[in-house]
Amino acid sequence: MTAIKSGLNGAHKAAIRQENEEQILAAAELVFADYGFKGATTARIAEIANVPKANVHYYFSTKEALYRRIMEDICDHWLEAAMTFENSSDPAEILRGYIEAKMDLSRARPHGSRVWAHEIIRGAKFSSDYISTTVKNWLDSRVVVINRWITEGKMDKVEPYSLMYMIFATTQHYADFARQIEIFNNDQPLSDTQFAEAKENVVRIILKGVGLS
Amino acid sequence: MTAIKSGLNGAHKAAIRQENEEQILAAAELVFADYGFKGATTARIAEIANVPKANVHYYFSTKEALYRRIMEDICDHWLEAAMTFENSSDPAEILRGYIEAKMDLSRARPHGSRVWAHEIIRGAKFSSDYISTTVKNWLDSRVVVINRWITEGKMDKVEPYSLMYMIFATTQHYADFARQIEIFNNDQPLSDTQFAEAKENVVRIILKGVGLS
DNA sequence: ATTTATCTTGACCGTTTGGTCAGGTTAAAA
DNA sequence: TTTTAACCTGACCAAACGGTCAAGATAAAT
Repeated sequence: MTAIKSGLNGAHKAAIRQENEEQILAAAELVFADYGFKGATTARIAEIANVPKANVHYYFSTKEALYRRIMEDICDHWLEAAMTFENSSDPAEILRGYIEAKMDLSRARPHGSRVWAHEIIRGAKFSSDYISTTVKNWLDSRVVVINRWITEGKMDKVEPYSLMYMIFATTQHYADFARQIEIFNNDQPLSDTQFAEAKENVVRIILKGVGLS
Repeated sequence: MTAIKSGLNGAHKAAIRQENEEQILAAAELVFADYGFKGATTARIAEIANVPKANVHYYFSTKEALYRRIMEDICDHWLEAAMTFENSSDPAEILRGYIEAKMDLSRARPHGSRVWAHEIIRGAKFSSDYISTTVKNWLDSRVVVINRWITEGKMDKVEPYSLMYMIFATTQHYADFARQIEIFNNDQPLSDTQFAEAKENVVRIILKGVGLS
């Protein structure tokens, strides 16, 4: 029956485990995105994952363990987008690629962005170590790159951190504040066309704003 | 004793009421900013306000009533900043004034911005009516103004909503993600000088980005 | 066929939650 | 001085919370 339900056939036990973990993780991401760590409940996660609450605790010992796992997954995806900052020589091309990658991530995985937003708004209690090491190192090295572009006269003299914060804020806004945007858009989620237009506008305004077009 | 504690003398009862309400409201704003509506607890609010929990319920019947009151106060301040969009003829001057007002609001009242962020991230359950009427009307009328500027050739042809979202996102980022910025800034909150520089950078990039400088 | 390891879950536990209330204190009005 | 209306709060309650557990079901290994 489980094989039928899950559509799997071979090593049942392993498949069941994977399926249940995935279902619980997906539900947890959604619930943490809505309510943050403290406001989320394991009962609600179990309900959405369609498993008994005790089963959630069978696969993930505690609510905190589940939350940390979700944060890890989010950081993995974050690093993907971060990579688009590498391996190119044209500043405009690099910045455009990075902004587009972050916009696409907000579109494809909005829940992850919202979990991250909750985490930071509350004071980064679980992730301050990760931010002050991995993320800060990544950011600081990009700041060096931007400063080099400025020195080389390739772009305007702007404070690199301010620029990066603007990119973070604007791209993540399309995930975190999607509901507000939807209301402004006559209670309709942005269509693919509208989103593509928004993405192009964001890229154009920022590139021109720093003298890269 | 209450008169001594509050430093008031005349109509004690009224003064006591005002003092306690203010203390509870300030505590509630902070706790809602940290945890959102669901994650916040009345016990924690009482603790920070330095009153017994029962006293919180004496002044504000329910947690929801207290939350709605906080949201109202935030919207009032929001409208203040919104007003800077009026009464001027120079687009650059208007946009600069609005961005600076929003940046200053993020600096002066970061908790309010964070409460608002929680509210929207969760899906605007309490405020969708307010957004779809008051806020949307305000936004749509500014969009008309921006489109007129474009028609008159005063600025680049940009999608006005994308521009406004960029301003919302970037300015509020300095309140909502203050903790992340602090970590990037070597665990130091932005100094007044740093914040002023950030504000000027935001203004400069956006104005130039839309062809207003 | 039997054992073993994993998966499943209703029932339960101690704690925390939002909210209530009776009985008290205080200050203004009569 | 007495009365009255507002303020104060420890103690309490039912519900919801994160987490546990024993007992059963299932599937792989022997």
